[in-house]
Amino acid sequence: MSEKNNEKITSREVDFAKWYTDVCRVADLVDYSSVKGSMIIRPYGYAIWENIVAILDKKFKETGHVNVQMPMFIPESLFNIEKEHVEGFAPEVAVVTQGGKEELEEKMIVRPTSEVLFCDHFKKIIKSYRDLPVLYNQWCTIVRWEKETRPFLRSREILWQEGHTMHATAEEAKEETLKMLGVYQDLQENYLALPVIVGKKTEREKFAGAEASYTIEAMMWDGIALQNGTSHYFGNGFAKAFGVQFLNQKNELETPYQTSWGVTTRMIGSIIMVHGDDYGLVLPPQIAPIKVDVIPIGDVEDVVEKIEKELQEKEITYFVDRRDKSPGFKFAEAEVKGYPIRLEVGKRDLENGEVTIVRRDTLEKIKVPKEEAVSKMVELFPQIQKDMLEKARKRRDSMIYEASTYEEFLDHTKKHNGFIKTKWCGDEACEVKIKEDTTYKSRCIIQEVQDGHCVCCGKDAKYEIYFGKQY
RNA sequence: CGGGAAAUGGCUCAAUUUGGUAGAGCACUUGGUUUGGGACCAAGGGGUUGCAGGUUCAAAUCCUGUUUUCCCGACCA
Repeated sequence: MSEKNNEKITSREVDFAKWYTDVCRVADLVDYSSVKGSMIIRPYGYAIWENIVAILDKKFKETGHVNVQMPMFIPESLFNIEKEHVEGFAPEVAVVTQGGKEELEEKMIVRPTSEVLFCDHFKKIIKSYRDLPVLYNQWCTIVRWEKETRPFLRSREILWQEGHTMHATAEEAKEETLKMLGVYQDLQENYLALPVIVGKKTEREKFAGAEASYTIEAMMWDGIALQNGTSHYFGNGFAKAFGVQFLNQKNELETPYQTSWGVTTRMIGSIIMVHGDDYGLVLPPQIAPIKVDVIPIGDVEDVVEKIEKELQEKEITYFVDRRDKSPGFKFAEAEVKGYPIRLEVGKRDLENGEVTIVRRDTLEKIKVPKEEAVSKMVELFPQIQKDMLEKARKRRDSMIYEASTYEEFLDHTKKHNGFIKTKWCGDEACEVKIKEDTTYKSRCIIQEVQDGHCVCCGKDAKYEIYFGKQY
């Protein structure tokens, strides 16, 4: 990287947090607004989100869901109906007290999540078992008045998707909860190339008002965990509180069972922090807004036009960088933006009938005959996608440490960041003690176990569990 | 919300200590020469110093408040 460049990226080794914000800014993903924690997602960043939306929305519809748009405001009285939910969100809600010049008779909560709005609506539209299941999703923004904010990772206005469903039986609702968790896992591993750990939140960490919360946990380059998605099973607690009922086939009143699930633009933060390097962003081909950056060097327009035509035919998104800038400048920018492949079309190579393909993930340069450039790239995209996932998985796995005693546990927390895989008795006191001693929080429960001892108190273990620091 | 640092054209910074009305590099515009790892020459445009108030003949500079950003905690997708 040139010293001349005014848009420098701090090295990951020097200051990872600075590196992250540098990449966000230099790659034109976001800009700050004048309101704390309200970020501007710029066209290049938004294009990544649009690709994620396209993939997910298709999957939601394939699994029978329909999109709706609910109001942004929740009357305070409605918000207050479910007690645990209120207590969970009270510290971070934004409230509107005035409309026009008049004080509002009832305060309006700006939705921090829409469970209560959906329940209030479900009460009206669900009458019979024939109305079930209701499988709704909405793409929207929500507001949570966070104290510490960072681009994509934590903002006050959050761009996300929230699914809300109602089912006749608990079994069906539980199945839905896990099914959508599976959709998220598929998205993250097969499209975003993010290896994730999927599990259940502890009682202490679960969503306010839920019976069970499931989570998708990713590990950033620096060993700090990031929760990349959640799916909740509500039982019928909310439905009861809101009086949602339906008549079953025996003409008896029953209360339906509920789920909700969501992912946010935070996943873009994960992509940056898992795949990025000191040169900038590295995007997996599956979600890269521009897959190929074509850089002409010298007068090679005729060859470039042929390649362009072929890219269009194959429906590969591309950008031909015809700007009057030096090749070196364009190479550097291609790296900052993380285009999966850059294609150098230069006079010197063309004397041998060749062009140069450069993989962003490995920076490997591959010379191919110019006629084979596009077919070679078509071949490379799945390979890059696969390699990125594997590389991330190896790094993630190298940061999973096992601990069977508390000494080992403490030792790990002192030596390095990462996940600590261990066993736990299920007692909240142990979870709290660990957090107080180490700042490590429980990330997720992987499975129930019959053997072994709690890493903290030494009693019989009930769960295999991951602990970690989080963003 | 506690503890710390910072805020000067788009970016990085200088001028702040010793108040005197803002300067450089990069970026940008125009013309020309260039083009295989962040090109060169020339000519230009752009800021009243985060915001509000105070002290002073005079404030980027001193004082108070406030907002935003970054770091460390607590809280959280």
